[in-house]
Amino acid sequence: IEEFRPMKEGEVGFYYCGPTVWNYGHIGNFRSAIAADLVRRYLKFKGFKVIHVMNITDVEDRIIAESQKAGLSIDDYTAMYIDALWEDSDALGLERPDIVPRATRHIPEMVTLIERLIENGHAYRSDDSIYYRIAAFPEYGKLSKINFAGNIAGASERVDTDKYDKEDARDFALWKGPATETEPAWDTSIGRGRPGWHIECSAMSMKYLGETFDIHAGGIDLVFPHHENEVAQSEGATGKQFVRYWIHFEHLKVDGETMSKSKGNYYTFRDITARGYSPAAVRYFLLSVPYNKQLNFTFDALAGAERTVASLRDFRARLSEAKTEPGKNEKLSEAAARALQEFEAAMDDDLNTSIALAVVHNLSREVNTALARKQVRAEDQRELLAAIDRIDTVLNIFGEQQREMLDSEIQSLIDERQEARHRRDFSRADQIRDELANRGIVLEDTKDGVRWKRR
RNA sequence: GGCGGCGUAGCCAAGUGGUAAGGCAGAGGUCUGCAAAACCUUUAUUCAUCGGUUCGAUUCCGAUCGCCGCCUCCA
Repeated sequence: IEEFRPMKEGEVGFYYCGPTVWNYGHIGNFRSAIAADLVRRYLKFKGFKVIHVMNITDVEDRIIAESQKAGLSIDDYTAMYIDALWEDSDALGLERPDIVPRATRHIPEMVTLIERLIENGHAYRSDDSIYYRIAAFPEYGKLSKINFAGNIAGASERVDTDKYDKEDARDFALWKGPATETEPAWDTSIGRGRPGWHIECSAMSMKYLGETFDIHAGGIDLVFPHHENEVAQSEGATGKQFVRYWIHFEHLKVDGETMSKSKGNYYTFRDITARGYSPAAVRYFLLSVPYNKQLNFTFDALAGAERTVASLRDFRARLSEAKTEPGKNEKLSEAAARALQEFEAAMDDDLNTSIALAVVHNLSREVNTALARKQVRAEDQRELLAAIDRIDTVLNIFGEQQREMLDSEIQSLIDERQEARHRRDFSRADQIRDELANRGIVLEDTKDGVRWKRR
């Protein structure tokens, strides 16, 4: 990112390989989604206009299998998980992509691309299916740096070469002829069938961003074969460079191990929130390690993130609600400017969110101290809030400050407690505090009165 | 077998050829009717192990052990 120069001045085409909607998104999916959101937000922070495209893969083996099991059409089946995806994304504070193409809505584009590949010799037909001819693309392997000479010996035993009639074991399907009557299929000029996974992304990314575009992102596991194949397809068809910058997001581990259903450490985002953890804590946790490092998920760490987020939000609320005298304290406005500058330096260094968050914490501590000592003046308050909110356009961890109205019964209890405190009737005051705690309202006494929050 | 990543305090972890960010948890203190919150102080003579290069390595090189990923339509 630091040397990043877009093709068009000030404008960035950004494609993120989105989810396959066959189930609820798991925390690993959302780590990538948050990383993609971070890229997009930071580019905007830097003043670029970003066109963010995220595809949805809504036809694929698992979807076909699961939807048939459920007795639903693939459209009805995927609709449930697409709705869930947006709910989860919104809860995690992700900005919606500008364009969200679905594979099933772009069959003609894929067919056109496949026809181009057939015409120029990069693809061939075998039975009802169409395959990419890797032998016709000598640069194959350049993205994933896979050396096929040394590789094939060990891996070939796992490649089922007999199943399909392919020229080369590495060749992959662009178009799959229907295997069964019940399988979803489209009638097209290249025959009846459905698209391969890789061609979806090539066709949709080029449709919306052009034959060459700036940034293509996705999970680390997609480097090979998915992205390698996209390069082969797109460059094979156009003869032009496909993508200028690739960004790959590292995976998440759970308790030091790969997350998998069989290990019993597989968690969807919904599993986590069902256990009472807030989406904000999940977001904070997933941002706490840079995208290019593996991140180890534990419930201990998430509980820590929960407290951290709460304290940062309290901090911002305290700062914004503080009653300040007019004037300015040079040290604090310097702190605001320095924090912004350090934040930008950290993010420029390959989006190092660990350091970016440390910057936020350091600012928080410094300002908290000043607040406790009543050293914050009105102008500082304004500048500090502006700096925090500017940083938060990227991190989005402070949350909207919503001044929620309490219902009148709870409000009158709070008032009654204040009266009791004035009468020095502390047993009554504590009784009310416990009563409110039972209803999920935590009180915090301040010099000026009382503050409350949910939990 | 090929390619790649990682092993840093109780936990999550950043980082650098020149002497260890940040968060959570813990300890002591200030404040407070008590709390809560906040603030202050404190917590790794040490960065998996063993060698090597260097004036100096956690940081570079090699080996070993352990963990993880890709090479199979898994983010």
